[in-house]
Amino acid sequence: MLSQQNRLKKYSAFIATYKLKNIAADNIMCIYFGKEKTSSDAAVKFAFVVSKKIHKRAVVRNRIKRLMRESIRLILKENSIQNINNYMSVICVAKPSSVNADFYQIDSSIKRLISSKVL
RNA sequence: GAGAGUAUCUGAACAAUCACGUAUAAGCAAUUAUAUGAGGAAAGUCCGGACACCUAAGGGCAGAACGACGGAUAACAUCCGCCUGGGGCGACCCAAGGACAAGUGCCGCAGAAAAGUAAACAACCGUAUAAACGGUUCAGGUGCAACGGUAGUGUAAAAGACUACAGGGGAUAUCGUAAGAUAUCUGCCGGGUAAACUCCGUUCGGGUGCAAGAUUGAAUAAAAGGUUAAGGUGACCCGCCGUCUUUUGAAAAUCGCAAAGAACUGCAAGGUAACUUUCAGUCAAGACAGAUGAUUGUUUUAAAACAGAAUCCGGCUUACGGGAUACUCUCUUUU
RNA sequence: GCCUCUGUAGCUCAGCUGGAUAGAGCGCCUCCGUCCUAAGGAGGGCGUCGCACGUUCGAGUCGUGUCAGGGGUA
Repeated sequence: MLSQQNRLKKYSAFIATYKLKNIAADNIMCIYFGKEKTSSDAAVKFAFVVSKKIHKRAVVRNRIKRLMRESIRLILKENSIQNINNYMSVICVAKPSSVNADFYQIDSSIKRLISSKVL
């Protein structure tokens, strides 16, 4: 789990991020990027969405969410990708093929999508 | 040794690094330290409650649920014991298991006839060719089912008309708290269906469900309508409430709610058992974009099954890996 | 979390209340028709009535359980 300051909580923030339609996607997931940061002080806020349509069982959905969270956590800790600090909010939405993916697939997918994103 | 039956248990452990929820302590604070953090089904939401609110919540009647008998329980459609019926060689398992002899409905096709003490056609017997009349429905045939069954007596031919055997119903006696069991007597023999309407008995019978609801925000708040019959409650009726009714009242926070109860664990006593009681001990997840994770190593043969708490309890049902334990049954072999 | 509804042919539905032939429209296939196609005409159904168990002589229909899908409620 991410620390409190890195979580996206407000319903209005979700709506705002979705409306921008600033998307990067592959066959495992789909990432929505929010507005550009005006000041560099505030932390980036993340959210993770796994729909009930992807899998029926809650255990599988929780597993995907936790793997995505862990990947983001490691990125923030190592500060490996500078690109990520440009945005106010990031939402990761899983796709149905992510059911069979392991941690390394999800991790590489997230790293590729974020680092290749150009403003 | 093999194959079965019943009941119960288990549902990986340890270490390292990084991270999250909650509580406590320290600190102005950032934060740090310590403790602790999913299940046997947390699931389905199928029953039963606790609890909360709705001005008022009373009576009747619809209605709903249950259905052998006795008990357990806060309650239940649950559980225990037992009876009856059915299945299995057996251990054992299964059962919505009241009433069709109160009334009504339904029973296709076939068949004389599907419930009406019933023969139109048909068949058998007699008067003795036939016709007609009288007796009968035994046999034959239909159908899931034919107004009781099998064998005999009897008769022109037949019929519980009579006898024996087994079955059902009823009565009496004994045993059992009871369902019921056993014995004797009795020609009484009335088709099936109530998971058809219905009747009988028992229980419930105002509704909504924690997104219930309370407080802060938030203030003798604002606007509209109504004026003694509109409105509210309610499936419906009676009744009741009644000067008020309706609408708006944001985001957010605290409580409800995580601490303590129909709680869990253990011993003892009572009881066939479910369960109850006394005593001792324990406090053990709790959010609101929603915690319990990731990687690596070691161990066991392998870490793999079903599956993720959302107000809380008691059940039921369904899903499920590899094992372990106890008792019991049948068959085979050896002594 | 709570409350509800629906599963029948490839698709959309009826039949279910009230038990005894599984049907309608569209689509599909074959033939006729036409130089060819379309329209039109004739014929054709292959469905475990979501699944399982029960009640009944007999179940798409009645009862119970279960699975899947949809809708409502802040």
